[in-house]
Amino acid sequence: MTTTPPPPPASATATPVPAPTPAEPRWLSPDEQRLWRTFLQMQKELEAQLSRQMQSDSELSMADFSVLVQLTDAPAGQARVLELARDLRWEKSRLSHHLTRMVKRGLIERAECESDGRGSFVVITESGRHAIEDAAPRHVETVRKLFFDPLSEGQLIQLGEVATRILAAMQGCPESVPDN
Amino acid sequence: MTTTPPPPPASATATPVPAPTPAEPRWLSPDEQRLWRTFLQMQKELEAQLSRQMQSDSELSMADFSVLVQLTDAPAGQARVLELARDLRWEKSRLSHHLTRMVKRGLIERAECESDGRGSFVVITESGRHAIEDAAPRHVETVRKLFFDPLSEGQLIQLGEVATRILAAMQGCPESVPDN
DNA sequence: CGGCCATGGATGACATGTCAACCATCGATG
DNA sequence: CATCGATGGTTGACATGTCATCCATGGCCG
Repeated sequence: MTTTPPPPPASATATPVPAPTPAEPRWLSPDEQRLWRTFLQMQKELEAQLSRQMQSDSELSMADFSVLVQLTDAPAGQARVLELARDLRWEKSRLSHHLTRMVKRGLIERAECESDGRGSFVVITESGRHAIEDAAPRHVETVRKLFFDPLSEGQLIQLGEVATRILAAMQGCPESVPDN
Repeated sequence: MTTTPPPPPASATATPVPAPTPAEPRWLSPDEQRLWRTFLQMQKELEAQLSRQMQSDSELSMADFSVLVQLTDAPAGQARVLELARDLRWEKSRLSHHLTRMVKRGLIERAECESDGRGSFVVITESGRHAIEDAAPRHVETVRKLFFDPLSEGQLIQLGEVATRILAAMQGCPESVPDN
């Protein structure tokens, strides 16, 4: 469960007058609860499966993968750190830590930026290229099997609309995007 | 990006004959990519917003919250550890670690199980009850604002169907549920 | 030039998860 | 009763994220 009234509002000696709290919360109906729980489970499961597959087939985490994708997309296989952070919508510190680990594993290297003494570039290595080129095909295959194949054309379209609306609802929420 | 062909299959000196690899991977079309990326972003964003809200409004993580919900749902506010693990679909070790932290914060307590010398119960404390009763209303409100409100009745129904299908597609995949 | 704040980035401390042992008890079996 | 495998649970090492802080350089302004 995730959104039930804990117990009935704690032996809530029912104050009929709307309390100082924004009135009685709009609890979820049983149907809504089922839907919400299913949705959450789907999210978790999907993420888990994708990571597991990527990790066991290619020794990469989804995080590694998405960094490498950004780099292969970028000219010369290199990019500025903050540029990566923006594209990935990661916090800069998370990225920095992650890059450190990826360097240790030989997937990328850091390079100085001459035009700006503070900054640094991240460059994909040969080994990194190998890794992602090996991982990508199986990853798409998994994405198809678990996401695209089970859904009809219409459902996919609707789902796009749904995702867009939810994203829109979150715009302007506190840091809908990390500061950096 | 997440599923582009890295670069064009690495100067793939196009072997016309299906290679030992399961033929040419079924790369995503640009439309499919957009959809997939939007979907992923929505997932991440939604999770992030929910956690942030819960954490800043109530000093609880989503994980804490879901443990507490299980406990308030259970008779006498207590449950066996593995029972929790099953319901939450968490690995037992993750749960164990998490419980330890929650005990430290006074949200729950452990209790021995007389009927089975190995096992132990987890019991919600008064403080834990307070915490969740305080958190729940604002959490539902957020879930409504970000998820239910922006979607039409029809979209919700479709989304339920979609989630169900995707879940079905994952059944039988390697450990679609942790062992324990 | 000298001071100052904004930027780009790294770091350390800490919360959270995963994986692989480990350990005690249970229950069946000889 | 002694043994042995399965069960329930904890632990430690390690990967990953978050937050706050620090630090050097860059740009600006007097």
